[in-house]
Amino acid sequence: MANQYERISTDLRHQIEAGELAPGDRLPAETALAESYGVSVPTVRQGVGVLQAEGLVEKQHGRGTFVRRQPTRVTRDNLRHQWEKDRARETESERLKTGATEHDTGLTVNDLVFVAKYEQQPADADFARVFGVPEGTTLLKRTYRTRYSEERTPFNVARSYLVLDMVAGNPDLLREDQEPWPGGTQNQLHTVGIELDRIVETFRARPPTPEETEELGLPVGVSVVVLRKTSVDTTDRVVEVSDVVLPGDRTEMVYTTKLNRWPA
Amino acid sequence: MANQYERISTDLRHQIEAGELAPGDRLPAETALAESYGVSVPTVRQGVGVLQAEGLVEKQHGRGTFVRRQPTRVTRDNLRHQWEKDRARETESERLKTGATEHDTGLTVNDLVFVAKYEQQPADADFARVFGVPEGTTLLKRTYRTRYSEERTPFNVARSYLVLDMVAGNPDLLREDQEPWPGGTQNQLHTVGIELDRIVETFRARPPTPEETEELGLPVGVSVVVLRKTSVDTTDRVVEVSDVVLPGDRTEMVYTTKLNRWPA
DNA sequence: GAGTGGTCTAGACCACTGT
DNA sequence: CAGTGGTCTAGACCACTCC
Repeated sequence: MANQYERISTDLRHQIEAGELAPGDRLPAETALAESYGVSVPTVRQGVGVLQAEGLVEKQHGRGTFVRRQPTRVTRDNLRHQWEKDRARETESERLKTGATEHDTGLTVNDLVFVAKYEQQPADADFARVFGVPEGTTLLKRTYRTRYSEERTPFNVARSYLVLDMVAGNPDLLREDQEPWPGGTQNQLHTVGIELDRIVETFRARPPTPEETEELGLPVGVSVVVLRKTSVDTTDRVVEVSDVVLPGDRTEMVYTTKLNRWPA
Repeated sequence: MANQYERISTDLRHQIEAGELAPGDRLPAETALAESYGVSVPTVRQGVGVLQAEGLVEKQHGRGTFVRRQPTRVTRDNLRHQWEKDRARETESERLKTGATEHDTGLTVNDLVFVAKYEQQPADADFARVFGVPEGTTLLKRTYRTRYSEERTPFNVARSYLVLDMVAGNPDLLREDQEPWPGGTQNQLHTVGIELDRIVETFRARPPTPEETEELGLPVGVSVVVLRKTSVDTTDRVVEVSDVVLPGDRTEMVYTTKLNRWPA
């Protein structure tokens, strides 16, 4: 270990992994660390910065540097798509009997504090291609900002797009004060006669933009998972596109692929 | 914008987004930037560090700081699981006719340079639980290090685990010089009479450990996607567990969920 | 050898937190 | 108020790349 700052980061990392520094504990002040390691304060800061990028510690201005607790993680799985579809045709009272309804986040409504915003916008080239409609077709854009009710930091930002003409048959779908819609998107689509055939989810992880860091209250070093969910109906028409930004360290995805049997 | 370093990072970010600094371009030297912005070199370094964490630039020691090109991205989708299953019972010559075979990475064999290592190890508590076998049961551990043949940096590290007794019926499966096995894991399992019912994939994004940064040659700021693939056979028995570490910025995942039709 | 980024020093002053 | 981390300076020397 030639570098001073690596010596410091590996030493502190070992202390954290060994439990000598437990989650929630405060690290010694940077001046104290500088003295005990015999280096300057900027060098200590560089070493601690490595741990911060690894998500092991979190700095709080004026308070100190703390060992991070594992954030509450939320599981998002694809079996809920079928679950939601099975319930989409039931009445509201029936749904309440069988369990909480869901949203695009995969969370139950009771856990959520969220704000919906409805807008209309013309389809750009990208959306026109995805939906298979002419450019400029009016889209209904619904933006959901979601918080996990027991925590301060927002959980995600989701932007859902529908072709306005497709859903205009039910005026309730155009009113944001109807949110949270009890039954999810598939139930909403059922009210205008749309049945889904499949859902395609595409996603990747990347570093957050400055706006996303701000919006999601992300700690330094964690990536966001950006997910585009495309819903296709039984006539092979794309009926909904939903872009979701999730904090990478708090989201666990589970996808089950059921395979056909071999012929006997 | 109170801070000098934010002034620098936002200014350079705008130049990159506007295309004034194109991918592959070298930024001015840190001393030159310090002079033109009227700040000290460490302050410039702090500002450029922000862009580095965002994945916009890459520093190369002794060469300069460059605007990053979008890395070649590899798509991993779940439809290939059915595709692989359909071919698992065909002969090798039939498979060669219908197209290249695949591996756990979702890449075709021809694109890959990879190294396999076979080991045997007793199941720890975690694996014993997942496989539903007694602790200490001998597992076959296969480690694959994969490079995308046209690039320097390794693409992923995959560790696949099988219960040794389950696959010992075909001695070829225990020999690492048989790799790359032309037909994938499902074909290997077919040779010992195993048919898969479903595949469950669980994953999340997190900052890389120092070892992973080293092993995958990751640029600063990008997360890894860690994926656990569990294969379940037609008797509801877990037959393979595969842990894959992927660079978050180079991997795109696509999952299609097919939904059952509503009864008429 | 010239030019680049990487490490490090020894301070200064500011901004935020808690008492 | 004292203590903490955040920003910034003006250098020094080293390690790497390329000519």
